[in-house]
Amino acid sequence: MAGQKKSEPKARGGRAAKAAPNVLSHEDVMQAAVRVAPELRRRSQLLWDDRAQSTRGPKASLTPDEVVHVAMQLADEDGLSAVTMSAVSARLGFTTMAIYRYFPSKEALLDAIVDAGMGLPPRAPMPRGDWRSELAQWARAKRAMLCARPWLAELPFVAAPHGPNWLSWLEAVIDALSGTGLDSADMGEVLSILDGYTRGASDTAISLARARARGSSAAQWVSEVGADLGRAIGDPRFPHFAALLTTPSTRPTRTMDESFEFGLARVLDGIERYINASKG
Amino acid sequence: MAGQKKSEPKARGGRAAKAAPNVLSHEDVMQAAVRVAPELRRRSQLLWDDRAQSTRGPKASLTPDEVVHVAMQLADEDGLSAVTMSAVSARLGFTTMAIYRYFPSKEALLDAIVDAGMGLPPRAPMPRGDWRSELAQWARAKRAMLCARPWLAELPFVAAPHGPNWLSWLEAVIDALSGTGLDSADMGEVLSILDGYTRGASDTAISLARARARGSSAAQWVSEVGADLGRAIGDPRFPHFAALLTTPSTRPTRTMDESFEFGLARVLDGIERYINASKG
DNA sequence: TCTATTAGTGTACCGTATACACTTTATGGG
DNA sequence: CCCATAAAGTGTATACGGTACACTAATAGA
Repeated sequence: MAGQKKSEPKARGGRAAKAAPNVLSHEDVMQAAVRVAPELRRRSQLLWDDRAQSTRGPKASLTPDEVVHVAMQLADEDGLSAVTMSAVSARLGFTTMAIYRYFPSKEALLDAIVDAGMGLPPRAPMPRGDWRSELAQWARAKRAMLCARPWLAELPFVAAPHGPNWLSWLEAVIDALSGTGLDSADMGEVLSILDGYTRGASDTAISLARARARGSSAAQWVSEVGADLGRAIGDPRFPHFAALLTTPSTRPTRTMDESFEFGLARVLDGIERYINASKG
Repeated sequence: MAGQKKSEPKARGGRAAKAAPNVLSHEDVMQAAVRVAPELRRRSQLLWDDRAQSTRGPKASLTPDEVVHVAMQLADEDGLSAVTMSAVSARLGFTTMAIYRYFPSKEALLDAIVDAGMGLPPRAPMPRGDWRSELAQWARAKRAMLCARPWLAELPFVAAPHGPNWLSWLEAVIDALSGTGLDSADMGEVLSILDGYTRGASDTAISLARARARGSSAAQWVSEVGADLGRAIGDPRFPHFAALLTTPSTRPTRTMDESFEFGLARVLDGIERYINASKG
């Protein structure tokens, strides 16, 4: 019925479309990173440099950090859509255009609050643990961070300019892996697996957190999401999924956090197997 | 309006925030699904019902599907931001407000193009394969679908109303798992692991696809992303990551697709181990 | 002191979503 | 058969968001 329809020009309605073949590698990106690194240190960029230039003119009444702080506050309270230039400026007691003395555009401000919102990853434990428990800690922390600031997940991650905090999260993973004897490319792969799983599998919890931040009760969120899934019941297109919904589980219920933990253990199992195999 | 405010951590240097404890389970959602299912079949909803009601008044010159089609076209061409009510209507040759005869709000239209844009998952192979290869196929297909329509990843996934296509992708996973003897709750977990990994780990490729759709060359994208990462080099805060960037790998380069494949194998390894263990 | 430079303001403009009243068109009940 | 009803598409208006631009005012270096 709805959803798919008669054949139409584009790849819609039918089977999933094919993506363009992908010959790029992450290594290409890394090489680019190395290539441009020297030039970067010269170039100024909001996320990285505290620009303190000529002291001519009136003194600034604000700092970029104060602006970022208020913008994050608004996002925490009412979601990303509450972050408007006028809302930020109003809360600071200035006119809308004043913000533009600190950030050239809203986009630049959003870039800044993304990095600030991520914060720093938890410090590595002393004494250092094994790689597995350190990665697990990292994943839990990242998930907790995303749930605490669900608006972070509303923004494209890779596309955004990456600030120091963002890099710190990456650094922490590589740090934890540095004793494993993995090849550098393999470390990158593990990073991508772990980060991918963590972000992807936190989706439900993030959605709940977002609803909560908007003032809905958890019960309300549950029934909304449940309502979508309930359509499967009795629909001949979704026999297995409907059965999944209606078949009671034989084991004790897992909370969402426990579900994440369960999946994390599977993912780490897979990584562990590879690490052991590449040692042998 | 203003939700609950907690003490705000420092913008820059703070540790990651703690999330609220999470006692909800996916099972709660499922129970809600079962609970509301009977009522749903009565209630009308855009994504699910073709509403063909009273035939009074002038004949409609469009169908919802045509609107969705054009909106998707715009998104494919220039990204989600190109989907405005006036752009859609202009391309159809009508005034802006005409669209509102078909969709009560832009949000409803976006919900519809999300489901339409996902399309259907590839049909299960005949004869059926083993669960592992079927899950791998599924993950590849989902990734390809996301790369073909990178704007899909710009929208919150779980939060959106789930249409029939969305459910079909879920159904396919559960179908592939139905021979494994997994408990129903465990199937849900595996689904979440696989889907989480797939979406999360496709991020880089999606970002590239998005840049490509906007007209940037791959080389340009590479140097942009590389520029962010290059900041790590020479910065004392990121010793391991910088080393990762500058240390050449000892093994042949993996393309992004191969990287995804590598991670997928690890994730499936972890799942396999669990399946084997729960059989024994 | 004069002047270049910069912080913040006020205003104006454009683009976007959408409410509402209006005109037109088809149809089914009298 | 006709007209009341309901729905389709239009036109206009409003509210809001981002931001360009010109202006005022403050400050420090020449």
